[in-house]
Amino acid sequence: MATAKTQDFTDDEIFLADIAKALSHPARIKIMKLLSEMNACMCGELVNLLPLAQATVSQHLKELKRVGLIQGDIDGPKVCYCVNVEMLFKVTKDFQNYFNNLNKGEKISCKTKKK
Amino acid sequence: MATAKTQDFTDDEIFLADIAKALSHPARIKIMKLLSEMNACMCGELVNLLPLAQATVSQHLKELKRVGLIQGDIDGPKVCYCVNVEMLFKVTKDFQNYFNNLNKGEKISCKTKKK
DNA sequence: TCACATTATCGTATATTTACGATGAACGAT
DNA sequence: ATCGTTCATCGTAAATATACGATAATGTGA
Repeated sequence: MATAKTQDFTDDEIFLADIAKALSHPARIKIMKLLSEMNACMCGELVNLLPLAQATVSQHLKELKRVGLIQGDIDGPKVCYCVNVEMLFKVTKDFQNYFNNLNKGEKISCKTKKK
Repeated sequence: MATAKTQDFTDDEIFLADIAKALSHPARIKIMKLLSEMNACMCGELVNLLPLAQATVSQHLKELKRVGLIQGDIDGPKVCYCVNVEMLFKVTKDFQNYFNNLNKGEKISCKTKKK
C-alpha cells in the first residue's frame, strides 16, 4: 500500500478507448473501409456486402454513429451512410499521436533495466 | 435479396479489430502509455497508478499480452512489464495505413452523390 | 523453514456485446 | 388507401467483458 491511487482516467484516454471500442469488431472495421471506398452507401448495400443479418448491420452502424465516425442521411425510404470526414481526421490525428508517443520509449528491455 | 453475401472477414480486418479491442478500455490505453514512459514497470507500480484493484489490473495486462502488445518478464517474485516494440511498430504501421486509406475517400456527401 | 511480498488465477456478480427474427415506422409507387 | 421496400427498434438468447475479494503460486529474506 504505497501511495494513494490516481483518480479516474483522463478525457483523452476515455476518448481513445471509446473509438477503439467502436472499431473493435471486424464488421465495423470493414464498414468504415466500404464507406470510404464507395464514398457513400445505402444501408442495404452494406448488408449485402457483410456476412450478417440486416438487424445486426444496423446495430453496428449505430455503434459507429454513436462515436461520430459515420453519419446517415435519410433519402426517402433509404438511408445513405457516409464517413464523417472531420471526425475521421481527428481520430486519425489522435491515434497517430498516441502511437507515436508510445514508440518514443527508450526501449529498455526489462532485463536491462533491472532496478 | 440481391446477391450472395460475402464470406467471412479478412485476416487483416480481424487483426485490426482485435488490436482495437485490446485498446478499447481506458485502463489499457493508460497502461500502454505508462509502460512506454517508464520503459519498463513492475506490475505493482501499475496497480498504484490505476484506480483499479490488483486483480483487475492483472486482467487488463493479460488482455494486452494476449495480442502481443506487451510482454512480462519474471524478475524474482515480481513481474516486469514492457512494451513489445516489434508488435507496437507493426500495429502503428497497420493503423496508420488503415486510417490513411479511409481518408483517401473522395468525401462526397450523401446528398451530393444521391444516385 | 517461516513469514512476507508479489502476482496470477478462481469464483462470482453484473453489465455489455453480439446476433437474429419479428415487428414497426416511413416513404414511394401504384 | 394499399403494397412493397428500406431500415430501425424490440425482444431475447448466448457469449464476453469488467470488476473485485479470496486464494494459490512463486520467490526473497530472516
